[in-house]
Parts: sequence; structure tokens; C-alpha cells
Amino acid sequence: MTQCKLDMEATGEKNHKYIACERCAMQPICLPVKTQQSTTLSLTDQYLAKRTPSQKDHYLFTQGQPLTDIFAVCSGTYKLTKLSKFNEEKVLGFRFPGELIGEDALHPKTYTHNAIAIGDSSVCRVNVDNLLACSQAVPDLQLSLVELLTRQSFISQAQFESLIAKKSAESLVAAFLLNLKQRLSSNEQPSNELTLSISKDNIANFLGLRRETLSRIFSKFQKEQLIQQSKKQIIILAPETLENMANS
Amino acid sequence: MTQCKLDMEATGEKNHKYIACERCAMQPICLPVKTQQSTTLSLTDQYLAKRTPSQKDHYLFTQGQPLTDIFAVCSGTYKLTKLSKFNEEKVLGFRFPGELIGEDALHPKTYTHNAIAIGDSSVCRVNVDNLLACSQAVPDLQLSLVELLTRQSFISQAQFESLIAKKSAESLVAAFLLNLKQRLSSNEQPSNELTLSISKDNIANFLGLRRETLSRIFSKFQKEQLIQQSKKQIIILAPETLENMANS
DNA sequence: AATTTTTATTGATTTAAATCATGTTTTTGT
DNA sequence: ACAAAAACATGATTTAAATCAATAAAAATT
Repeated sequence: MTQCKLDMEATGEKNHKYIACERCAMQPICLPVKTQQSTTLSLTDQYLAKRTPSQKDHYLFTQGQPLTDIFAVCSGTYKLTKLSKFNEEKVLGFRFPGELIGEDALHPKTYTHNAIAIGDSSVCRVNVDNLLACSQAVPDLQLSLVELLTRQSFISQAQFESLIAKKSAESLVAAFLLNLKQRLSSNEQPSNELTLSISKDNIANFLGLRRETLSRIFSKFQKEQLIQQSKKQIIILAPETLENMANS
Repeated sequence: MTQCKLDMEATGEKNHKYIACERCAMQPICLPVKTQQSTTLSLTDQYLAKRTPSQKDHYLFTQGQPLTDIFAVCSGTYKLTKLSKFNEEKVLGFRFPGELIGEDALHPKTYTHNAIAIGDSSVCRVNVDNLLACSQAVPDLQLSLVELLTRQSFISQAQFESLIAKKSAESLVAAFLLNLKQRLSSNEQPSNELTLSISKDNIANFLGLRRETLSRIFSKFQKEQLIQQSKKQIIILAPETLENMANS
């Protein structure tokens, strides 16, 4: 499996697992260009910066800031947040390796939320101005951009639907766990074991539940042998039961 | 204000108010091409069918059907729905004149929901295959398509955020009313009067509330002089108060 | 290793919205 | 214009989740 050339290089954080470019949502505007004739091989260099590391709590950007780059997560986790009127943080979502950040700012050309690293993480960074300039010259690239945008809006749509479906707290959590499993294990073979890089507070916030409620549900799932948790490690014991709960 | 050439023609339904093309979300891929040199003037004809009428309860498409067209509402209202496991209808949203339908099916090339006319309505219809073929030849068109998609994903994002923010039933309804007002009165000067083309059942379904709860909230708003309703006609008396409720 | 801070759990109580129940108004079709 | 069917409203009761409260366990800091 081919990977970005930086894959094997020392980037200062040795214990990082980087995602393969093949699995990355940015791929439409990165890899295809690379694999074309050598004249265009340097094209990506005009807009792509690879593996920019973020330490814990680093802001990739903040809401209201003008758009400069769109990002793809290489390693770690980011959370997307917004501040409410009285400065309460609302978590809008999480981004895991291979997923995009900031692409929804393309229209108003302004970031509409904050993107914050949870633990040490890293991104590839695509400069939008340069990308658009290049895409004017390379029709294929423009087409790939359309591809990237439509794929992303499909994912957003799915997430929207899963949250709009009025559900019990329990089914929300079941759906969330299965969604995590799916997004985190697409690397290798699907696994029922996952590490929660995110705090329960952040998860509760995202799901619109109280921390106490979330805690009770995790305890209940544990008691009912649906999951098994020790610290940040979670094993999903009964995916089918959770599946049934999720779309109850 | 210029309008589509069919605007003044008799289309069988005389009491229909059609939206001006300038106000339509499809505009990026319709009007610009029309106003270019006469050789490309016929280009839109290759993918655009104007003013296809839908009688009440007509399905524009159903979930699972392969994508053929994307639509823009010309008049009336459509609802987007999905069936749950046990055949319960979930309302995912409404589309009013000037808004797009089906554009989110561009990626998997399959419609993911149903689009159903509420009352007599009409759409402009854009054939996707022909559009993509044309856009290969006309780079400007491709750029406009990107524009259209990014604008739309911005709107979707806003809707997502308004629904994910865990709020009371009351604030949900307040936000919904203001959203309706904004989307329905963009025609002329902003008005506080609006006609509910949608049934309260559909609204309750969309907001994830019970019909009884919605009914109570409307009654409460009326009692508190925030709105005034008679049949399907609603007058928003205190937009600021509703605004405060909406982002409480 | 010890202490502070943050994060998570569990119980008791309250509350907002769902559910159950019934009646009224509006719309639709003949 | 009338009957039937939808759609809407309102009261009484139940319930799921929020809130209040108090510990317990992890993680971070010294």
C-alpha cells in the first residue's frame, strides 16, 4: 500500500499512526494528480502541505476567521466546536484520520466553527487559493474537487439524518458507538475494540446529553454485557443489539 | 426583474406565484450560461426542463431510486421524507421556491429520500448526465457547479447546527418560525406574515416533537402575543422575543 | 510519590415532554 | 350544503432525562 512520502519519516512523534493516503477523503485532489505525468507531479506542491503537527488543544482555526486552508486529519483526533451566546462550548462533531476539516467553509470563505486538536494530532493542509488557481488550469482537478465536495455533503447528510431522527438517549449512544467503530476501524479489518480519544464530557456535549445521563447509559450497557470498558478502552461485545437499539 | 421566459405563460395553474430566477439556488448553472454569447445560449436547453408541475402528493422521486435529475422549486412546497424500519415517515426538511432538491444525491448517484409535493407545486428539472457532459466542455459551468454545491453545503451545515444545539421544544419552534419567515419572505420585502403550506403534523415530525406538544406551544405563543394565527395564516408579532427564545 | 485538578459514577428529586384520552375545528369529497 | 375524514387543541397522567448532590477514579502537576 502506497503512502505519503513522509510516512516513514521521523516527525517528532514516533507513536503516531498515520492514515494511508488511499483512505483519506482528500485523496481526490491529492493522489490522482501525483500519479499523472511528471510535469503535473509538482502541482500538488503548490497547494499541499503535508503533516502539520498539532499539539493537544491547538486551534487549527477559530470561528469567524477567513478561510485559508482545508485540512485532512493524518493522525489523532480533532473536535469541531462553536461558542453559544453565553460562551458555552457546543461540540459539533469529531474528525478522525482520513476525514476533512474546514471544507464547509468554502462558500462563505469564512470558518464557521473552531477546530481543536484532542491530544497530539496532525493534518495535511491544502491552501484554498492555490488549489483553486491550479484547478483553473487543470480541469481534472476541478472535477475531483466536485467529487470531494459531493462525497462530503453525502457524509454530512448521513450525520444530519442520524441526529434528526428523534431518539432516546440510549439509542443515540448506541448509534454513536457504532459510528465510532466504523470510522476508527476502517484502517485495518473492522474491529470491535476502540480507544476513546475523546472525553465523555465531549461526547455528551456532542450528543446533546448530560454527562450524568451518558455515564448511566455506559454503565447500563456494561451491565447488560453490550460493551466492556476499562479506562479509555472500549470493546463492543454485542454490535447487533446496539444496532437494533440505534434504529429503534 | 428578469424571469424565466415561461413566467408569464399559462401553465394551467394561474394562482401560482413563481419565484424569480434571480432568487433561485439553481441560478449558478442556469442564468449565467443564458446571458453568455448566443452559441452557448442553447446550452441550458440540453439539461434544463423548466416548470414541471407537481400536483399534491406527487413524488418527485423516492428513496433508493437512481439519480437522474436535480430540481429547483419554482412554486409551492415539497417535503423531504424517509421511511423508518417500521414504515414510519420521518420528515427531513421542507423546500420552498428557489431552493434545491436532490442535489445531495450527486455522490452516491442515488436519491436517499423521498421528495413529495405539498399542495400543487412545480420545479425546474436539471438532467444530471447532460449537465455533467456540458460542464466538461464549459469550464465556467463546472466552476458554477462547485459554487452551487458549496453554497448548498453551507445551508445544510447551518440547518444541522440549528438542530443539533440541544434546545427546548419552545426554542425549536421559535427558531422554526423565524426560519420559515426568512425563507418565505425573501421574495419581496421581509414580511412578518406567512402562510403555513405545511401541516402541523409535518412540522412536529420534522422538529422531533409530538403534535400535542407543538399545538400547546403554538397556543402558548398566541396567548403570550408572540404570534397570531388564524387557520394557516400566521403573523409574527414579536420577532425579537422569538429570536431570544430561539438561541436560549 | 503525593497532591491538585479534571473526569467519571451513582443516587435522589424535579421537570419538560410524551402518552393517553377526548373534544373541536378545518378540510375534503360527494 | 352535508357528511366523513383529517387536522388541531387541551386536559390528566406517566416517563425519560435534567438537575441537584455527593463521591470516586484518573490524569496532570509538583
